[in-house]
This record gives sequence, structure tokens and C-alpha cells, in this order.
Amino acid sequence: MLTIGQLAAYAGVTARAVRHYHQIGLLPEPERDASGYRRYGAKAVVALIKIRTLANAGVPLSQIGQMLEADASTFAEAVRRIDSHLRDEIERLETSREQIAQLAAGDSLALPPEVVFYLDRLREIGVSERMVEAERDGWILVAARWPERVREFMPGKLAQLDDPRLVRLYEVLSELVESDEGDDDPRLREAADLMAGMAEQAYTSGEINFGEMAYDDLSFDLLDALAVESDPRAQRMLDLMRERGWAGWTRLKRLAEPPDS
Amino acid sequence: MLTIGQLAAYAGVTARAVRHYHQIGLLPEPERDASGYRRYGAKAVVALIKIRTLANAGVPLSQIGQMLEADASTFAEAVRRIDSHLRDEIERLETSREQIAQLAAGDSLALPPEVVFYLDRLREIGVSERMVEAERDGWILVAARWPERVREFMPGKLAQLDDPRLVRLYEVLSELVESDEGDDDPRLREAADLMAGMAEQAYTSGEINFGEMAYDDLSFDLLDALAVESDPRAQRMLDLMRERGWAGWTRLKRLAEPPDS
DNA sequence: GCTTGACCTTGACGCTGCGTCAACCCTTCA
DNA sequence: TGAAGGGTTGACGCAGCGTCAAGGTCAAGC
Repeated sequence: MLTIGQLAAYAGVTARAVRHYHQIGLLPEPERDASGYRRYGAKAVVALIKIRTLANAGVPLSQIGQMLEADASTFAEAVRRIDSHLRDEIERLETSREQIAQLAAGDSLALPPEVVFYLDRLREIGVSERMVEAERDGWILVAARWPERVREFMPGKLAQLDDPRLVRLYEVLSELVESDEGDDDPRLREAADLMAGMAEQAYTSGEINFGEMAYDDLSFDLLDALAVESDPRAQRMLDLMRERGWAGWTRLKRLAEPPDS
Repeated sequence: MLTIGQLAAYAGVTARAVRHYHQIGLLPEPERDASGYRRYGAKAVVALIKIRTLANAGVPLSQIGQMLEADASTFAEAVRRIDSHLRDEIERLETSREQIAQLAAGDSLALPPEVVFYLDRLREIGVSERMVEAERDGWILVAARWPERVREFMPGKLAQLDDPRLVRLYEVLSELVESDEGDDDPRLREAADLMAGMAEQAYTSGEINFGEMAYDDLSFDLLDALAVESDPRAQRMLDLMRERGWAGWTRLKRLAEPPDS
């Protein structure tokens, strides 16, 4: 006859776990010896091993009792459910691993590699680290909102980096972020002019930034808001752009009638 | 500005979860508006998404805060730990799946396929279902004790089935299990004679059942006990074997001086 | 016979990551 | 004007045990 500790050791669990199974009625309480100790026979070992086998497979304890009592076909059905659940779980963990792997690589954190690549390009062309971080945070929002489509945006974005005006824009913005001149920094105007010029060209040539996308103002408002939260001078930029006939910041919209041009 | 519900929706979680993160200090409490509602900016969205990314990878909430604050190398180190943890977890689930698959197949439940095959062979030679179940339970114990070695036993066991005496023995035991004649069933003697004969031969020819295995009386006692618990007449069998000079049931041991021969 | 240490007993609280009331307040819209 | 659909705090519930606490027992050695 076994004590609870021996029983538990045999099945590779703790005595506490065995008591727990008694409490919830999963394993029947055995006889007690003269001093009140639980005494187990071999059948309890077998029962306990069966319980652990199912529990290890992720079956909730509350279902294991019914499963062990069920007839063959019910049991088989339950097994199918468990197996598909395990498959799902494994898949979930594997996607997690992929994310984590990217995360290890650089600033990723839930960003697809294309975006990471774009951020690295920014670094290469001399964009300051803080500016890159601001961009990254923006892309985190975009990736969260359109996880399927974010990769599609990137080739276009990369191509835009060939435009020296954009490079200059990033350069000016980098300087701005690093300095703290306040709202009357003249570079704000330079940046606004660059943006307006590029927007104008894109507009007349018929390309619009995030083109046909189901328009979802909230998300872009959020992006604009993010910029302002990161650096209050972004608000000033928004105003300057508005003077030049554009609303919004991350997604530019032609104003019906430029108020001040 | 976002309400808690909008923030939560953006990151794909519930408002309750966000409040939880506030409670444990993982996400800072935002400003409140005039009516006491929490109001969130875009940075909160980014922070929340980062939190979820790590949480989905299985990082405990209690560590996420430190990770997000840590410097790059500490972070990378943590990521490595997480990744290896994920690998382990995936592996665990995959072994579970294998077990579950066998479990679906037949009477398995934590039994390697070789043992299942052996049990099927028993059915083919006409061993009764209840007897097979008794065998199965025994093998569950064996597999729990020597998970690495149990497969090695099986070829030998299968080979033994070629001995017509063993087949006869199983036949007699099957009949015994199905009947309930009590301790004076003459078939008990026949079974004991068969076992003793085979044991004698194995002994003189130098083969001993579980040969050189680190002897572990407890486990075999447990197997004997299992038999007795399944059918009390097994105790009678043990006595009859003892009369014939053998101790034990699942592992036979020559007695020093046969007490009654 | 006494101590020591390793077991056993019940009972109770702790942990994670929220879900789910309850009881109430705010805002908005028909 | 009232009903719907947000928000607020506070509290308990859940699984599957871990981990005390406060004892009672058992086997061994002195």
C-alpha cells in the first residue's frame, strides 16, 4: 500500500495535486489507515497516470472525469477536439515565436520585417534615432490597424526615399526633433514647404498616399495625434500645412478652399 | 482622444484588461475628462500594443514592464529566454499531441505503440477484453516507471506469444476472469502449472524475465497488487506459485528452498 | 525514552489574467 | 424623456495547484 507521497511520485506529480484531485472528485478518496493516512492501491496509480496524460494534453480537470467514463465514440470525439485545440495552440505559439524573433532583431515589436527594413533605411540616410523611434511608433499603429496590408505600403514608401526632397524633409525633421527652438523655429516652415510641394505633385499626378483605402479618419487622426504627443511642434506643423491648403499630417487631404493662399 | 473602450478595441483587448494593466501599474493611468472618464492619446495605443505583443508571447505581465524599460542588451537577453521557453512549450504540446493521437487509436492512454500492438496481438489470439484491459493497466504502470525502456521489452514479449503454453495460459486466465468460481476453480491450478513450467524453463536456460534491470521490488509489488485488486483470485495464484517454488507474479523469483515440493 | 527529520493531516490564503456581476453615473439619440 | 450604450469603482470567481500554518505520525539513531 502506498502513501500519498509515493503515489504522487510514481505519477510524477505532487501530493498537493493528488489532494486537489480528491477535492474536486476526480480521483476517489481511498481508505485511511489507523492513523488517518490515505492508503492507495495500484489502481489509483493507473487512474492518476490516466488523469495526468489527459491533463498534460490540456484537457481541463473538470472534463477529465467525464472523458474517462465516456464510451469509445464519445471519447474519440473528445480526443479530436483536444487534438485540434492543441494544433491551434501550437500554431499560436509559433506565430508568437516569429514575432519574438523579429523583436530580438531590432526595434520591431510587432512590426513586419518590411517595416523594420524601412526604418533601417531611414537610419542609413541619416535620420536621427529619436525621429526613427517616432516613425516606428506610427508604424506600430498602422500595423495594428491593417496587419494584412501594411507590407503592401512599404515598396511605395521605400521608393519615395529616392526623392531628395523627402530626404531633406527627414533631415530637417531630425534636426527639429533634436532641438527645442519652439514654435518659431524657421525649419518648421521649410519642412512645411517641402511637404506641401510633394503633396501638390502627388495630387496633380493623381497619386494619393493611402489611396483607395476604406477611409478611416480615426486611425489617421490617431497618427497625427501621436506626432503631436511626441512633439508639440507637430501641432504647429499641422497649422502651417493648413495655411498651405492641406489638412492632416500623415495623410494629406486637399482642403476645398485654401484659406490663406 | 479615446475612451477606454476605443483604446481597447484598437489593440484587440477588453476594457477590463486595460483597467487591469492600470491596476498593476503596467500602463500609466491617463488624465480624466470632466465626467471622470479616462482619456487616452495615441501613445497609450502604442504602449498597449507593445504590452500585448509580449503578453501573447507568454511573458508574464509582471515582467513586461521591466522589459520595456530595459536597455537593448538586457532586452535581447530576455527575448532569448522567452524564445527558448516558447520552444519548450511547443515541444511539450507536440509530445502531448502524439500521445493524444495514440490515445484516439485504441486503448492507449500513455502507452507507446509497441505496447498497443502487443495488446492487439493478445486480442487476436482470443484473450478476452477484460483480460486485455488488465494487461493494459499493468503496462501503464510499467510505461510510467520505465518510459525509456518499455519499448525494448516488447519484442521479447511478442516472441513469447509463439509458445503454445503461453497462449494456453492466457486462454485459461481469460476464462477465469470471465467466470467467478472462487478460489477453488481448478483452472487456477492449471494456470499455475503452466506458469511454473515456463518459469522453470526460462530459469534453467538462463533467461530471466526483466533480467538485468535495476531491481525495484516496489514496482513489481505494485504490479502484483494491481492484479490482486483487479481480481482477488490473483492472490490465490500467488499462493499456488509459491507452493511451486516461485515468488511474485509479474516478475518470478526462484525461492531459495521450495517450501512444499 | 527522546530527539530528529521526513512524512502525513486539514484549513486557508496566494497566484495569473482577467471575466463577470453589481450599483451607479454620463452622454446621446429618437 | 427615457432607453441604450458607453463609462466608474468594488468585489467575487475561475483553474490548478503552491505554499504556509499548526499540528499528528513513523522510523531511525542515541
